[in-house]
Amino acid sequence: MENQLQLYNTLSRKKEVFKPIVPGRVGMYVCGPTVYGKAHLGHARPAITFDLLFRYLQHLGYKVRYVRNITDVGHLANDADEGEDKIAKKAKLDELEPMEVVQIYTNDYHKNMTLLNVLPPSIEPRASGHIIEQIETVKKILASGYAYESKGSVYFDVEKFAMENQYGQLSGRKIEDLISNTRELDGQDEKHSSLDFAIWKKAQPEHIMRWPSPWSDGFPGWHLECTAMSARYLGETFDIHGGGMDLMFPHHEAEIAQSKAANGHDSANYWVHNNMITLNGQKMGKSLGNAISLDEFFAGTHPLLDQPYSPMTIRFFMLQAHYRSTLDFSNEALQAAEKGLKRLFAAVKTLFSIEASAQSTVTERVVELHKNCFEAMDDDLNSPIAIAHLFDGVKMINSIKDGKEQISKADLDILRKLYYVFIFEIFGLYMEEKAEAGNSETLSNVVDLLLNLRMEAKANKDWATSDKIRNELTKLGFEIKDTKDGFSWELKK
RNA sequence: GGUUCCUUGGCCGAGUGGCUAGGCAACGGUCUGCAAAACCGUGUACGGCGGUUCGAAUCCGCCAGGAACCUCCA
Repeated sequence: MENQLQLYNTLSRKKEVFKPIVPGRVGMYVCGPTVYGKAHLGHARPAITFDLLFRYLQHLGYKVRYVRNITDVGHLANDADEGEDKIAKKAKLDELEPMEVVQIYTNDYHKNMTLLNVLPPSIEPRASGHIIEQIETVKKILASGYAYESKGSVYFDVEKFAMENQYGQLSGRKIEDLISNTRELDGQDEKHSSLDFAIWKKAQPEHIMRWPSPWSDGFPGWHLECTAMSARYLGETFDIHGGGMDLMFPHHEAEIAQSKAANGHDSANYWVHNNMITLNGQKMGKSLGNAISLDEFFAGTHPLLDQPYSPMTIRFFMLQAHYRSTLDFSNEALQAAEKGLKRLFAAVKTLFSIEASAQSTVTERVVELHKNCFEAMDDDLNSPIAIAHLFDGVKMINSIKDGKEQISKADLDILRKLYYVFIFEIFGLYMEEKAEAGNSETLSNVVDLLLNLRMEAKANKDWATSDKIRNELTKLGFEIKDTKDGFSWELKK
């Protein structure tokens, strides 16, 4: 299959033409959420970024197996802590079973991803469901000599690995710098070096999540699940590995080293990383306490939000920035996205209602537009550029509607297909229907009644009454529009 | 402290050497009884100081400010 798609590969730090291992097929693994809290805006970034890539690859004709995991075990709160992991901690606080916590937040994540129109991955494996695979991976790493057992835990020997292999390529780190820069942490006597990381961790007596293993009752190290599960579902070497930039080091670096140690060769060919969402210039993260949950965005309940923002506003907001740039949250920016999207959708509706002419005055522009949109996407998924081109097209569409330009049937078909494919299939946007006047037919009838009275007042040129009805309704949150043969209205709040 | 990266018009956000993205806001116009909405039109910005070049937002250096990672994080 021929394509011109270029992706920025963090490994090489440049854009590379994408070539899959097996022609026509793509294996993609993306680090999913750790389900110990509500899904927030930060979670939406990689989900939407890789949803865009998933959709675009499929559009190019690839059969894609997209694996995105759920981390429900093993992430230590601190690599050298008392052995209690985040999920267990939360479970005790809430007096819930750990798996109950996992289920609650997994459901929350799924619900929000569905609202954002993020397609479900092909496989969504859970770490807790792949303990056996992880134990087998630990065994393979021990056999290769790059890990050692210490007091029931198993650690990856980073320095030994680095002597014989490349380590730190992804994050641009040098082993010497790492050695000289690591902080001294408590409780590292089990490890030979502070750089070493656990691939199996012995559970303390109070630790709830634990599994038997040849070394101890415990749980897998926090980087291991991705190595084990990607190999299981995509093979030991696969095409694309994605995730947030904050995972580059140490998570992905550890994955690369583990996979090489376990399997003898590199895991992923293309490492793709999305950048962060920032709030007042600072990363939005649960641990920083500045994360706004997606529920809060949709309901507008967070103190920092001026209004609710719909899932499509948020999706469009993210698509208007390149995935490798930080994207700063602000009410102003979100509102700009909301209005822009509304305008784009209005043009799509127009596009499907305009009539074709015998002549076309826009043939060249249609051809250009088509080319430009795909070139933008091929250039490392440059969705903001593609959107800019689509907005250029909006002007053209409106000019056709106004009769300033003409379009032939053939051109119209191309244009309709282009917008349909880009907006709905590749960008994954959908038109959100406003809930009709709070779902009340009665209220709807009352508003119609008032506006019909206003029509009568207008017919009598009783502007005072006419304006009073309109102004009062506007105050109540209705947007009144006069049309050629009457009126239309919608509830804005 | 180390590593990496960023600084674009009122706001957001593309753009890697010449061809002045786009959105929102603002302003002007069309439409309207007046509005609203919609549509059309207008904006020569690139942190500071040097350097390279015929030519730099774009390359190099220095300075200033900011961020991410180095600990769990999307």
